[in-house]
Amino acid sequence: MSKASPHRRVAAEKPRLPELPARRGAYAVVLDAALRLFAERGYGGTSVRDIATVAEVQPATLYAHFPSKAHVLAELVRIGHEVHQQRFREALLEVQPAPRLQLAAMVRAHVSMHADYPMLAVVANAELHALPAELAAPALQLRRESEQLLLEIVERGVRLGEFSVAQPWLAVAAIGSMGLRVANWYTPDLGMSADAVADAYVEFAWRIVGAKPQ
Amino acid sequence: MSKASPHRRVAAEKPRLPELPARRGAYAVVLDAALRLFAERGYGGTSVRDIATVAEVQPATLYAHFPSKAHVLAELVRIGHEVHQQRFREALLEVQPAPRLQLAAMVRAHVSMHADYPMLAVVANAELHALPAELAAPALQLRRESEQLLLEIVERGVRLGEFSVAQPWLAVAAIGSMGLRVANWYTPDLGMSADAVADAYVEFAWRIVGAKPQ
DNA sequence: TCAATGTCAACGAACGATCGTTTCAAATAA
DNA sequence: TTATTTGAAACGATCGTTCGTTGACATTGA
Repeated sequence: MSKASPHRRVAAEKPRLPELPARRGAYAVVLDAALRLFAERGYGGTSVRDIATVAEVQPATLYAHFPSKAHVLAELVRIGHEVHQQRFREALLEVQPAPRLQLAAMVRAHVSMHADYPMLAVVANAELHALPAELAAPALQLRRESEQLLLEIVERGVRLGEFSVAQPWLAVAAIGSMGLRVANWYTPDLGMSADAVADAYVEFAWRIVGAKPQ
Repeated sequence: MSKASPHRRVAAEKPRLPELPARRGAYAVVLDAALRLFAERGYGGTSVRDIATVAEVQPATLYAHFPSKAHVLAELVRIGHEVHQQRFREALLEVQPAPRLQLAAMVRAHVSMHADYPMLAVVANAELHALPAELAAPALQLRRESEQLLLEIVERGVRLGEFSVAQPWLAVAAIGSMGLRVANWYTPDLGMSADAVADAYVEFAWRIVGAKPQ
């Protein structure tokens, strides 16, 4: 399949990857091309030849750097989850132990990651199911840990009387969901900074968990 | 590609379609099989032979009822959006003109549709991009109308002093997003009714828009 | 200094398998 | 009968992947 879809799955135009070791040569251009194509057409809708064409490389060259097409996706999924986890870690390390501030830091990290790396986020989220189990396992593990962490923050907030929400796990699901989707529509062209979107979503998250005014 | 992914994109196990005219014979079993497979593996990850195998039919039989594989997806997308629009219409017809109640009715319709027809919702949302433009256009139109309707309700609520939210369109995006994702995790096995989930999400929506206590 | 050698990423071509789709005859329903 | 639906087989195209080779370049020995 080689045709582009006219209704885009990601608003962002350019693939964006964080700085990497080995960000030179065919490895890098293949990863960039795969990121753009997987985000726009999905894993199953993208052929190795499509990737090679966009990367301006021969199909065989891809196999000099990756064992298979699935491993290209696995690498993108790994990078995406690593960036996400890194932002979570930094957010937690720098924040005061008040649930209200912890929740804000996590939501800000979550949302701004999806706005800063929309294609990476879309691929890591929407194409995870295309990976064989053993390649998907690490990402699924990170995902569970992040969700658990957020749940513990909300539950602690309820226990301390700072939050008021009937089913904390449902609130966590809702907060996570609204952040995920940012990757699909955010682009700097909207005239809104990623930080501004994050600010708005922090306020939404506070409201969802019924955070008392500081 | 014929292998099943172990990490599911939809928690629900069985495909579910609303009552249809012509819900008999090969047309129906093909549509059911395609719904299940597109939801689990995506459009690009599903072959016509996969569909025919699950439907216990020959590949050629599919072409006696659909002009192409894309038209099978288009029909599922059409049905999904029709169900969604129908619930929206009913919700609006039966509700009092108070913004608070209008928002509740819309969110309830949105969420319960995604819980009642999770596979249909996932396919209509996640695989829309795989359709050629002319087949996707009607769905995109309905989508824009629904979003616009929700935005008008929130803006009216703000104008009447019943809601308090800085950027109504961001609130609408957040509310829509959290509802969408319900299709990915909801299953009756959770021991929670679709109505109960809808109730919780109505409360979240009220909080997001800063609805004054009735 | 300069040819000979070793290394390795990239290449063009091709593999068998599977893709979406078509043909057409047999079976079935009216 | 006639009209419709199904089945087995096959079409050319494209799939993911592999093959054997090329060419650029660093290292070597004289």
